[in-house]
Amino acid sequence: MSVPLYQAKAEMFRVLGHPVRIRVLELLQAGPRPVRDLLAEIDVEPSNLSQQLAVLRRANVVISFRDDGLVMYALSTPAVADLLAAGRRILGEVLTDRDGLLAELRAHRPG
Amino acid sequence: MSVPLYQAKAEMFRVLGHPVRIRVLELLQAGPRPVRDLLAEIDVEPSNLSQQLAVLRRANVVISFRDDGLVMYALSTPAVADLLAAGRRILGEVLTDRDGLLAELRAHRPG
DNA sequence: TGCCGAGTTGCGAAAATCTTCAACTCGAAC
DNA sequence: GTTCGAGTTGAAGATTTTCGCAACTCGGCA
Repeated sequence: MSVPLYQAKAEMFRVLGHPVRIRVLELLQAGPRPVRDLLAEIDVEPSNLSQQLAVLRRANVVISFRDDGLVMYALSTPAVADLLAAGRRILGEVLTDRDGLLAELRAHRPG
Repeated sequence: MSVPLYQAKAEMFRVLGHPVRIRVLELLQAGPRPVRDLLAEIDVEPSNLSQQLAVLRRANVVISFRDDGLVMYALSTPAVADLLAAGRRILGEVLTDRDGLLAELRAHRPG
C-alpha cells in the first residue's frame, strides 16, 4: 500500500465527518434507498447531495446502482453500520463524562 | 440539545479525520503518554502537535494532566479505542470488496 | 428523433482547516 | 526573582472543503 495506514484511516473518518453524509449513512442503515428518498428527508439541494454521495462512493463507503429507473444507494458493507454505532456510543460517553476521568488517572500513577 | 445529533456525530468523526490525530489516538490506546513521547514518534512540529491535541481536547476525546513535570494525554474513554477498531475493520473490508456487492443487491430486489 | 425527469458534474466564491513562526505561559531548579 | 525546558496559543498564508448555480448526461417514452 503506497498510502500509510494511519492516513487511510484518517481519510475514512474524514469522509464521515459531514452532517449530510452522516444522515445519508444513517438512512442507508435500514437498507438501500433511492436518491429521491434521501433528497426528501435531508433538506439539501440535489447537486449538493450528489456531491456528498460522490464523496461516499469514492471512499467505497456506499455503492450505487440503478433499479427501476431510479438510482439507488446502499452501504458497501454492514461494518459501516458498526462504525456509526460506535460513534453513537462514544458521543454518549463523551457528552456525559467530561470530568472525573482526570482525577482518576492522577490517582493511578505509580508515584 | 441545541445541536442536532447528526451534527454532533459528524463533528466527532471529523475530529478523527486527520493523520496526526489518528496517530495520537492509536498511541494513546496503550495508555497515557507524555507529549514528549508523542512528539518523538509522530514527526511533526511541537506547535502543530499541540494544535491537534487541542482539537482532540476540545472534542473531549482525550484529556490532559500533568505528571512529574510532563504533560500527559490519555483517551477520555475506552470507547474511543472501540471506534478506532471499528474504523480499522471497515478499512479492511472496504479495501477488499469494492465489487460483488452491487450484483448481489440487484438480485435481491423484489421485482 | 426529440423530450422529460432523475441525477450528476464543472465551476467559482465563501468558509473552514492546516501549517508554520513567533510569542507566550507554566512549573521546577537555582 | 531569574532562567530554562516543556508545551501552548495567536496569527497569517496556503490549502482544502463546501455550496449553489448552470450545464450536462443518461434512460425511458411519445
